[in-house]
Amino acid sequence: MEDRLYKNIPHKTIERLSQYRRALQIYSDKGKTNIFSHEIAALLHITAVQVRRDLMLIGYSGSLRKGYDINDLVMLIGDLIDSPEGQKVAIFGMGDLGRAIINYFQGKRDKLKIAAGFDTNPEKFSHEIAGVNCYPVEKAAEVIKEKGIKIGILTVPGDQADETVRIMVEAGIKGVLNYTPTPVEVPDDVYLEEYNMISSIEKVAFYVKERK
Amino acid sequence: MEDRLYKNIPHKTIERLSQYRRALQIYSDKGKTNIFSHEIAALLHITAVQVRRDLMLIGYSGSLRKGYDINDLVMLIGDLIDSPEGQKVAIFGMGDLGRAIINYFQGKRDKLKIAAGFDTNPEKFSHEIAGVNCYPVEKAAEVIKEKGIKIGILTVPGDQADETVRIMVEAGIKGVLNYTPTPVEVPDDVYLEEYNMISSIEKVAFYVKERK
DNA sequence: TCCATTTTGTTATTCATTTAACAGTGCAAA
DNA sequence: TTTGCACTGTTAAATGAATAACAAAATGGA
Repeated sequence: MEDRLYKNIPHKTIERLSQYRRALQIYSDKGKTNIFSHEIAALLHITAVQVRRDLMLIGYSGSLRKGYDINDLVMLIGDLIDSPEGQKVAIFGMGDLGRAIINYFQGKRDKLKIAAGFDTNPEKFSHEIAGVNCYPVEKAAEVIKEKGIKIGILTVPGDQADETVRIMVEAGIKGVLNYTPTPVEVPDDVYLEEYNMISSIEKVAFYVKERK
Repeated sequence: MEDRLYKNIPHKTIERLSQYRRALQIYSDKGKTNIFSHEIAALLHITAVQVRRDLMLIGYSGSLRKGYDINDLVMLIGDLIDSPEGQKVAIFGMGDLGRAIINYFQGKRDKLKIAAGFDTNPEKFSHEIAGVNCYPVEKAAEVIKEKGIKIGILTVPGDQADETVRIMVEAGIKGVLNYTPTPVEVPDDVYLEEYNMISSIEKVAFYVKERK
């Protein structure tokens, strides 16, 4: 009961909280200090009720006439989803996708940093992308332990997914985000999220086909 | 009632059907001709019951002792989610992410082809990636209409998302997959799917934090 | 021949998530 | 004042999705 109100928050709400932060950022950049539930909702294509319900679940109250205080809410979401001491991420596979993620992500979050990249191709080792150093995979265990990295993003070609994820797990990675088209296996104590770009494209194609 | 059994298939089932095809492919590559529901399930980290239920919904029956016929099932899933005459896709933004998608995707599906790329940077125009030509965005309307492209993937930098999606819609795109960190707006007759890589990373980070 | 095993197909139940309904509140304008 | 409006916060209902439960069937042995 003490500080674990958070355990009962639905997964979907967790996902949205991260997106609310973006919506807040956008309004903050416009010079706004307050925001209404329906403004957040419109940006993210969901309903205002859902926004209010989510915020209720995390125990935040807005003001009746001015809506939610952007700074307060950003801080509260941070308290909930960020780790206070920060977390480090490694990219496995410094190809196009790995670089894209680094460029999109790096510097966007205080508490979450991409701390290393790994590849098998020696040409990559010399380069540094947005401040991220690329090491040979053989050094993975060493670098990951030294830097205390717990999260790994898998962006190697599909046929190297299994072998690479084995290395990740062995090195002590506790959360894997797999962008490879190949499903992988991890032990029970490792959190796994798989995202398949091909399926997403097919899904869009399906609904376009069904509508016309 | 005639040929629209398909309308009542849950969205989540549609997403999974596309993934079943991958699982089937993997088993087919091993030389197998048949597959059990629990084999599909194990690969995709779901339950066998769910697989059977999904296949029931699309009206496919396996054999009691040998499971499902891989070829038949691939064909049936194709009948359901693919468009018989094929569909074309355009990539807006030929940066790292655009190239990554082309390399992962191109050639993997008979009925779905990436038919053009667009960018603002003239350096990109000369190149061709995995058979995909890159055109200047100014030519978008022309190229898209000429080739009959209906699906667009948005991979430009976040600050160009709004302007680019406007161009896409104007050119006649009916399905948008937005990989940009910026949420966009489309008219009602355009299907929109947004995927935010940053949120996915944060989600993994959150569950890693909560477990330890 | 019959029984145990393994797997499918389907209905019923439970669980999760979204949406609806509405009470409460503060401000502004009349 | 007081009335109307535009919000929030919360409970209740509806929808959607996953899981459980189990009947039915085919095979391979005993």
